[in-house]
Amino acid sequence: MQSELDLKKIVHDHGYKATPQRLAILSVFSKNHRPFSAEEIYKKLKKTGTDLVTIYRTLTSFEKGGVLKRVDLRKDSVQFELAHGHHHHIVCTICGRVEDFDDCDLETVTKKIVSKSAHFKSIREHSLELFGVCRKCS
Amino acid sequence: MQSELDLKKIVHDHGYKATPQRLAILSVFSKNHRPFSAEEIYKKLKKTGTDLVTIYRTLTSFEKGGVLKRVDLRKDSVQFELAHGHHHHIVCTICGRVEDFDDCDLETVTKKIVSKSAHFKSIREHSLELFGVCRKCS
DNA sequence: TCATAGTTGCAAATGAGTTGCAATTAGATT
DNA sequence: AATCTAATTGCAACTCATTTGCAACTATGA
Repeated sequence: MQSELDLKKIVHDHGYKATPQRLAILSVFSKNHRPFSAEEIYKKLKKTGTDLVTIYRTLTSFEKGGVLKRVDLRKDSVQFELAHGHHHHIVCTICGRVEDFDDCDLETVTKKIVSKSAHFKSIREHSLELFGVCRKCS
Repeated sequence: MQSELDLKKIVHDHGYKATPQRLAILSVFSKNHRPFSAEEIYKKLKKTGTDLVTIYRTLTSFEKGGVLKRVDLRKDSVQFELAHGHHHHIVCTICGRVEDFDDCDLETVTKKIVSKSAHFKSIREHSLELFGVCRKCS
């Protein structure tokens, strides 16, 4: 659980002004360690009156600044989550449940790939998502 | 290079009627083994007069039927490619160049993940894309 | 050849995400 | 603490990928 001061520091450290809207948006992510779409955040922040446009703009600039990262979980809309801490997801293709995992062991694979590649000599990022059916749904 | 008959067979084998539009769409994929968006196919098939809506509908139903699969390469629109033959992509984050690779060695990782998972006991699919900068762009 | 379910094309709708702009405000400066 | 200014917000209007309704068409099986 992050205090409000921590969030303010994060925002400042990335060179943004710490507006109540941004702190509210960031608090959603820090309270729930899972991906959120703009619309989901909008609903969670209804009471604060934060505009959907502000949420879109904040998500985009936080992504550029490295605070958040974009995740593709084959949902209809784009999702974001806190950027710190490398991890991946297992998604239930029926109910949409999302579980995390950390060790993707991709260094070896990546090295092998790069050594064989004609055009790439290094990899900066990767995306890896697993899809299955969870116990409840199977 | 696939003959038209082959394409017709593929379409039939999946339970679809072999319309000229579907054969044309499929031929784009079989002639170029790389991902295409609906719009790209539309442009390639301008001369045939195939409607964009038909392309969207065909892509969607071919995906459901397992002829094509959806790929997320962080482009603005969704892309598809032939489903047969398991492989992944390396994408240049500057020019968008795409290169394939086959051996992802994910079985070991997947097994480990599943053995640790609280909610999942098996994985049906996975998505893995690598992102870097190609020689030309670096 | 005929019947018909599956398919197509057009037009209109949807919906996520973006943009222009005037009003507001966080935070630096005095 | 009052002031200044560039960053930020909210509203309305827009864009653009994708979807849907529907009447006309056609691939295929009988």
